[in-house]
Amino acid sequence: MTNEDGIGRPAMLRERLGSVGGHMTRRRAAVYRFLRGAWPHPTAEEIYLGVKEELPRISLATVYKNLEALVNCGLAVKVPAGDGAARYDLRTDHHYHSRCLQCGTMIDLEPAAEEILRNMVKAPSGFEVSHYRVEVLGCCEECGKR
Amino acid sequence: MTNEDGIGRPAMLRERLGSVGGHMTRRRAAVYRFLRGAWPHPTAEEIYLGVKEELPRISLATVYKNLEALVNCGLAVKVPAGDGAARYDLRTDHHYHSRCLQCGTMIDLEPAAEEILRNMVKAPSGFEVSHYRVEVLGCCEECGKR
DNA sequence: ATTCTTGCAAAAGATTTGCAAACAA
DNA sequence: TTGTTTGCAAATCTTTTGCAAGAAT
Repeated sequence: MTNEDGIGRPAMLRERLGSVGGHMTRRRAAVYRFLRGAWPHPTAEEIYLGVKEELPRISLATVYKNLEALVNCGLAVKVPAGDGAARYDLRTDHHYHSRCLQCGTMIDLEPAAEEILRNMVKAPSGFEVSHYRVEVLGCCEECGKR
Repeated sequence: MTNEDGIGRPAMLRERLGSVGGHMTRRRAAVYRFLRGAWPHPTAEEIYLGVKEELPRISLATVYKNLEALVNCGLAVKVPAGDGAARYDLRTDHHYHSRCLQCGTMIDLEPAAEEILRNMVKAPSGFEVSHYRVEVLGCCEECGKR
């Protein structure tokens, strides 16, 4: 699906940036490329270290600014981790994550039916629901072996 | 329920502390009392300001340490807010929250059936689920009026 | 030309920590 | 007396920001 609508195409970055008055730069492309090539849900720090191998002079602040740009033009999503560093996800469709309380690794889950949630979890009256956030906390397979 | 099992009793603090080798102090009692008397889900900063009216020389670090002690002996729960300050909750039974994206206010929700969640949201194989976290994000009634 | 982006250093906000003195058990 | 708690300041960690110089449109 990611490829059908063209979101996976490198050119997509340029298009999306253009539509919000953003410029296309070397670092921006590298951040996006890293995100596409790396493991899922890296932190800003991890992205910084990864991109740095290609562009040793890039700064962490620039990575943050570029991640914000990607989020703003709808190419990525920021996933706050509760405690510790947020993670960035190229999957922008609505879905949930499991998170290992030991190592922080996040794994995508298939989206649950919002319908069911809406019936199951009653929002207070007068509260306008924007979206639900579901997280499965626990211990991942790797950490479980210890 | 909170009163039936005695968790609401002031003496509970002393008992619980004793069971984990903790001491009973003036500040600790004040933090606990504030938590019981204040609005639900205050932040550490809010608790600090509140307790300060009674004990003007208390420090923010002490409030943090005492909140940690309360959490450790099972009298309170820390609710990370994703971004911004965590909030503290005397309700230690399993339940969910709604959170206003404007003002950060949290409201208790009745607990949803974990059963349903467990079926709805499939954890990755090898992942040992500790618990689910469900948050309803949106706009609260007050903020909606603006 | 204009507007956006970069790197750097500094600032920010939330929370933790080291330590000597004060306190509870 | 022994172990815990306190206040203070300093440190941590993650993220943001101000700014002058450099790049993209």
